[in-house]
Amino acid sequence: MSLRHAILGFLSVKPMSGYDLRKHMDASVQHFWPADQAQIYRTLTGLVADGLVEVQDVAGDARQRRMHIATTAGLTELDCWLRSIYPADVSREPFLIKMFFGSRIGADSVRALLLARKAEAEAMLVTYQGIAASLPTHGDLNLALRRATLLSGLRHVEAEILWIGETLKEIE
Amino acid sequence: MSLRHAILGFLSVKPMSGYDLRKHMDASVQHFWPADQAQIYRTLTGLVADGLVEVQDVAGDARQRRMHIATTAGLTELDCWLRSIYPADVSREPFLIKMFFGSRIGADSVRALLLARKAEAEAMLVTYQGIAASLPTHGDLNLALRRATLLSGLRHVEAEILWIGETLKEIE
DNA sequence: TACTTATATATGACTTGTCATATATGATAA
DNA sequence: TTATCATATATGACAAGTCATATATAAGTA
Repeated sequence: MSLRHAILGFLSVKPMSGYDLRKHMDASVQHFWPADQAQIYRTLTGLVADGLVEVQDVAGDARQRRMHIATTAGLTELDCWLRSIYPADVSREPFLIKMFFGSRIGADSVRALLLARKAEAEAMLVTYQGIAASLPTHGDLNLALRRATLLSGLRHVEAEILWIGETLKEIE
Repeated sequence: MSLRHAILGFLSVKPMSGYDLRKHMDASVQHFWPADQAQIYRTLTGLVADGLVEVQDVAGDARQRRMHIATTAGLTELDCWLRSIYPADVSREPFLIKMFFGSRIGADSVRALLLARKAEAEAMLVTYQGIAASLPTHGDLNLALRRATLLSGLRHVEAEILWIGETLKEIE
């Protein structure tokens, strides 16, 4: 249910259309919350139905933009969710299923899987490092936290690369 | 679609009922592929419909166990999938959404979220370390890979703890 | 005996997300 | 001018997973 809250978060900064939301999410939270266009529009409809968001059709603009504004109820809901503490939800890892049954295909095939994964992780690392380098290292809380979400991806990619190295050594 | 393949993997080891599958998955792959009972049974139905699995109702047994056996087609499909290389699919991280909009609730509330998460991660670390200690460190490929799936969880939990420490320092 | 727990399977209702596709306009380039 | 791309929203069909609940038997315990 967090797409609702992600959207409320973006709308808490400024009113946006569904299209804007998609652009913003792709540019900032895509690596931990990829958003599907259809899903964004349907979620907006739901938020409006629940009174957490209001719509204003932009008059004068020939394009049919529908600006969405978080209501007071929406902001309350957002803050309540932000403060809430839940156990981390497990994520499904098809790759680990492959490892778990990897002995069926033999060490060489497993190595190939691991090397492909390593290449991908290293590419991600470079990407993250590039973004991290372009980000100011000091600033307010908001900046620190946005930087932290990037660092999270970076640390996990590093861990993945480390683990792949270990695993390759183990199955040598 | 990997539950299909996870199930095929388990059935490649030995025939099982849906109930057995649930038990085995809970005991071994739960931390990277939690399996819902209803979903297991429905997936088994699908696998049977596609000729990848056969059912044998256990005669003589008063309980209505339905043993499922991977067919040759099922094993071929499994091995093909095991060898296939896909880009890693992103996982959604509600916690990072909270961090991203964390400035709304202030540094203290964010710290509380991070500390709760840290406690959880540390508990996971202990659990993983306990299991790792009980696992033989040397053995065949199969053993090495099963150990590797555990190590993966461990390394990522370590990375998470490291990142939380960094982030707490940043928002001090 | 009555109660509880483990074994064992199944379905309905629902949520979330995916993929393809449809529509229409404005801006820009060949 | 024509083609293409970006803007902008919407829906249908489907896949995957969740949650509650129903059913029935066997085994062990109070």
